[in-house]
Amino acid sequence: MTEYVGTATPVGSAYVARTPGVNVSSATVRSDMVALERDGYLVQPHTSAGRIPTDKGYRFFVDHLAPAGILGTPQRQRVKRFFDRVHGEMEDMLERASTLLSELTPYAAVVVSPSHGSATVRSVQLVSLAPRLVLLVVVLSDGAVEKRTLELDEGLSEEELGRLSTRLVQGLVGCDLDGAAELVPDAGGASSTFLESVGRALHEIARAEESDQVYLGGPSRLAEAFDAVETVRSVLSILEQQLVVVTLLRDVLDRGLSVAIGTEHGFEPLASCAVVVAPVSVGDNETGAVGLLGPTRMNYPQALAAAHVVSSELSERMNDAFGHHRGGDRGGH
Amino acid sequence: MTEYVGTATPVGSAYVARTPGVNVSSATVRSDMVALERDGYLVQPHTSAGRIPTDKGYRFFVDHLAPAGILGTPQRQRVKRFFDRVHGEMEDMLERASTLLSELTPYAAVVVSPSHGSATVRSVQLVSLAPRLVLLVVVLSDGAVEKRTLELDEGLSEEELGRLSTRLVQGLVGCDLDGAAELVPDAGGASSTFLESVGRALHEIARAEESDQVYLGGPSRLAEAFDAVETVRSVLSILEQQLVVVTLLRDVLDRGLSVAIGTEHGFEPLASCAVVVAPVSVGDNETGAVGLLGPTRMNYPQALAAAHVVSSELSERMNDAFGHHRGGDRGGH
DNA sequence: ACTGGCAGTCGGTAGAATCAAGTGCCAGTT
DNA sequence: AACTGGCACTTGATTCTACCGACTGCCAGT
Repeated sequence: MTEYVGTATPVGSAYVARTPGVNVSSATVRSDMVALERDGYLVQPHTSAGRIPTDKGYRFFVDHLAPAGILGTPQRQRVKRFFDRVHGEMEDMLERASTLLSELTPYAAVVVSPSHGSATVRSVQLVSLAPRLVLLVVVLSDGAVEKRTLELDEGLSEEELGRLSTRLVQGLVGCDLDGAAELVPDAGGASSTFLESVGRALHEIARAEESDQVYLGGPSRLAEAFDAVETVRSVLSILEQQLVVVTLLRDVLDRGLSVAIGTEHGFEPLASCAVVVAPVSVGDNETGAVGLLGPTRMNYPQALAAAHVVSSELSERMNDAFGHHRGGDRGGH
Repeated sequence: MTEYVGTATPVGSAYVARTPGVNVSSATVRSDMVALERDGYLVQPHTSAGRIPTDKGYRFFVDHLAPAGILGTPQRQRVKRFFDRVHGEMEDMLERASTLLSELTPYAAVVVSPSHGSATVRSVQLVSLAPRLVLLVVVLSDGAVEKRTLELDEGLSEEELGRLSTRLVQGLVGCDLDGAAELVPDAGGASSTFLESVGRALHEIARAEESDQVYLGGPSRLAEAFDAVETVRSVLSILEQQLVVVTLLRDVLDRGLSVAIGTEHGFEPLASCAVVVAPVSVGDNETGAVGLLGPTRMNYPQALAAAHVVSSELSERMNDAFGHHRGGDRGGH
C-alpha cells in the first residue's frame, strides 16, 4: 500500500484505492492511513486534504521498498555517449559530468573532485614569463598541474632558471607536496630568497590541493524543483559556499548513507531538501562524490540510479587514467 | 522631474509632488506624466496605478541624468581589500572577482576571462605519469598553463621523453598555439605517431584556449532580484550556457554600450533583464568583460560603479602581471 | 504655467457563500 | 477479524460582491 508514497504529492484514500494493484476500498485505505500517520510516516497538511509522506516516510520508502531504480534507455544512452566522448582533462570531465547529472534528473547536481591527498611531485619547472616574472609549474603524480607566478627582485637568466629547475626536479620528485615545500629552502645556496618564495608557493599549492573542487551543475533545476522563490534563493546561496557542500556530502557518505532526507543531515537551512550522494573512488579510497539536490519529494529511485551510474563511470574513468599505478608501480625507471 | 524615475517601482503623482526638491503640485506632475507617457518613457500597468518607467525611460535615465554612481565607502574598502589580498592565479582571481561583484550589488555577476588570443608558447614539457601515460604540459606567454594526457602504444623511457621535450621546446617556443600544432608532426622522425598525438593535443589546447572561460558569481542574487520563480529559472538556465553569455556581453560591448536594458540586446529570453557591462582590457585590446545581470529596474548608478571599479582593477592587475611585456620585450635573452 | 477640486476608473482586499476533496466513524457483510 | 458502503463533518480553495483607496483626467480658477 505504501508503494504509492514515492510518486507524487498530497494523495487521498480514494486515489490510492483507485490505483490498479490495490484491490481494497477507500475506507480500508483510510484506516491504514491513520495507522501510518500514528506511526509518523504520513501527515496531512490540514484536515481533509490528502496525506503526504513525512521525512520518516520517505526514509522507509528508500530503505525498504524502493523499486531498484533503472534509468530510461534514452538516459542510459546519454551517459554512454558522454563517457565515450570525454577526452579532455579531469577537471573538464568533472565539470561536464555535473551538468550531465543535472540533465539526467530534474535536480541540481554537485560533483566534488577527489582530493589529491597522496599524490607526489612528478615534475617541477620554472618558466620565465618576463624579466622579473617566473612561473612555477608543478606536475603531480595524479596528473594534476598547478602553477604559481613568482615575482623576483633581481632578474634571472634562462640558464639559471634551467639549472634551478633541474635541481628542484632532482630534489623533489617523489615527495608529497608538503614534504617538497619543507625541503626547498634547504636546497639553498646562491639565490636563497628566491627559493624561499618557491617554498611558499609550494605550500600554497599544497593547501590549494587539499581543498576539493566543487562543480555545480544545473542550478536552474532548483528553480524547477521548488516553487517558493525564497527557498530557491536560500538553497542557491548555500551551494555558493563550496566548503559547506563538500562537508555536507562527505558527512553523509561517512555515515554510510546514500540519501539524506530533510533534517537527516544536520544542516538546518537545507531542511526542505533531500540529498542523494554516491562516492567517487579513485584507487582504494573514496574521496570524491557526486550528489543530487532536490526537494524531499524527489524521485529517489531515479536520482539514486543516475547518481550511481555517473559516480561509477567517473570512478572507472579516473582509475583507468591514474588509479592503477597507485599502489606501487609508478613509471619506468 | 524625471529624476525620480531611477529609484523605485510604481510611483504616483502625489508621491512625486511630495518629494523634497519638487515644488509643484500633483496636478502639474500629472500633466508632465501624460507627456512622458505619450513619448514612451512611462507606462501605467493599469489605469490608476502609478507609472513605471519603460525600457526607453531607463535608457534616458542612464544616458542623460544618471547621478554618476559612487560606491559606498564600505564597499570601496571591500574592493580594496580584495585586490590587496589577491595572490593566487588569474583563474582564481577572476572566479573570486565574480563573487565579489555580486556581493557589491544585489545582482548576479559574470566575469569573462580575456582570451589568450595572441599568446605564444613559452614551454612544452612531457611528463611520464605511468608506463604508457604521458602528460603534455604547455605554458603560454601570458602565464596560462594547459595540460593534456596522452596514451601511448609503446612505453617510452624517461630519457626519450626528456629528449622529445627538449626538441619540442626548441621547435615551438615563440610560436602561437596553432602554429605549434601545425609544426609538430613535421619534427617527425622515430616516434612520429606519438608526435602526431602531441599535435592533436596542441590543436585541442588551441581550441580550448579560444573559448573564453565564464565565471558566474552569486546566482542566488537572481532569486532576490526577480520574484517570479519562472523568471529565475529561465534566466539561470541561460546563464548555464556559457557561450551565450560571452556572446551577449561581447555584443553589448561591441555596440559601444555599457548598459543593455530589456530588449536592447536582441536576446529575447532576457527581455526582463538589464545587463551592465564593463570591459577588461589586457594590453591594448579589450577581450574580457565583467557584467551584472538584474531586473530592468536595477540601480544603474550603483551597478555601473561597481562594474567599473572591478573591471578596471582587474585590468590593472592583469596588466601588471602579464600585460607590460606584450608589445615587444618578451623576457630575458 | 500652475493649482485645487472633483468625478471616474480600477486593482486589491475582506467577507460571505459555495464547492469539492477527503476524513472518521459506524453499522453491516463476508 | 477484515473489509465495505454510507454518511455527516471539516476545511482549504474558489468565486462573488461590495467596498476602499490610490490614481488619473479634466476643468475652472488664480
